Amino acid sequence: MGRPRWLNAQEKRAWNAFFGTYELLNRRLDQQLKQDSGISHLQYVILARLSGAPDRELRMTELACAVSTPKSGLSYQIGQLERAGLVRRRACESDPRAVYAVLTEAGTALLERAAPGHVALVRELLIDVLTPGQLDALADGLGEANRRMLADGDASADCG
Amino acid sequence: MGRPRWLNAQEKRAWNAFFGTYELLNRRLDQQLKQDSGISHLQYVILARLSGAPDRELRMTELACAVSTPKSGLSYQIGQLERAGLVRRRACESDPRAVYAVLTEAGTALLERAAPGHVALVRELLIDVLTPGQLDALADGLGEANRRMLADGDASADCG
DNA sequence: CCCATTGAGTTCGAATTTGAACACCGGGTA
DNA sequence: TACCCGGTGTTCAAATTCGAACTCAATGGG
Repeated sequence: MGRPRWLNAQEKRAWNAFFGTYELLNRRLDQQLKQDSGISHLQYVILARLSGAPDRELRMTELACAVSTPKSGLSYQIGQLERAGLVRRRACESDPRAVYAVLTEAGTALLERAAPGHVALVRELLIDVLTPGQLDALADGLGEANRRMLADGDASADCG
Repeated sequence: MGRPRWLNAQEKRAWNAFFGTYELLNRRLDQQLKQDSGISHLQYVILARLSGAPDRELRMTELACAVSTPKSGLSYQIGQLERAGLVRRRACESDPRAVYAVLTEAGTALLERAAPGHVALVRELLIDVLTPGQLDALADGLGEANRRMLADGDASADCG
């Protein structure tokens, strides 16, 4: 535990690139989605997750974990999506405590309209900029970092 | 411009890992910094940038660009940091429109106290999880994506 | 049976974020 | 000089975010 091991130049470059890219990219995606489809990026991610789930529905906690967001924030966003008619809440028969978020027809339709432009921008700004090797490195390296953070549960208020 | 080119499995893995890692990591860093030093992660980044600048000061617009945040948000945060005595605003003699944010002694001191723990967590959760090759890929690939987004100025409200 | 404990989801209040609108000032141009 | 423009930074209102506190049930000792 001696003196702190500061980041060297390369590590700093990686760190800054990681954060800068996220900030800029997220804002750009947000702007495009709001402009084109009237939803935020987070809302898009929520709809997309639901769309990929069996019966297009997920429990609140699972969904919160899937989108890496605190429960309270998800609750708020599901409220917004519900007001917009894109998602419906459904109580679980077997467990009275559980609530499912269900993608509606309107939600599915909006997602299908929004997806092409969104994916195109994701490609343009990130995916197609990277070499195949860099893509692997992101998937593997960041995937591992992600897993570890999820694993040591204590520290993550959300997820189960 | 035909049908949309959806992301393949590997691309999806990279994309999800990228976003998930950022979300979890940012929250963890925020918690630690608030706990240990009473500042947010964004505030830490601001102080750190100032600390690395000549005379420990930067113009508002430069700083906004450096931390990839909109001008209005930076203005607010500098206000907070000023109230806390960690940063001071200084008018520019030559250009009356310009404002410099200057790191104070107290700001420098707090940064020095906060840095070791912060860097240690950054290492633990991200840097030390990655192989050297993966680090290079992040620095190069994301660095390039970052540069491109900054370059096509129109779309980024901040930065100049 | 009773009550503490745990887990799911919501609600709450305070802080933050955001783009748009605004105020300010110098530089060019008639 | 008078006037409009472009760039800088702040202010504004609305939406969002976050953790903590809360509600409601089921669980499990004692």
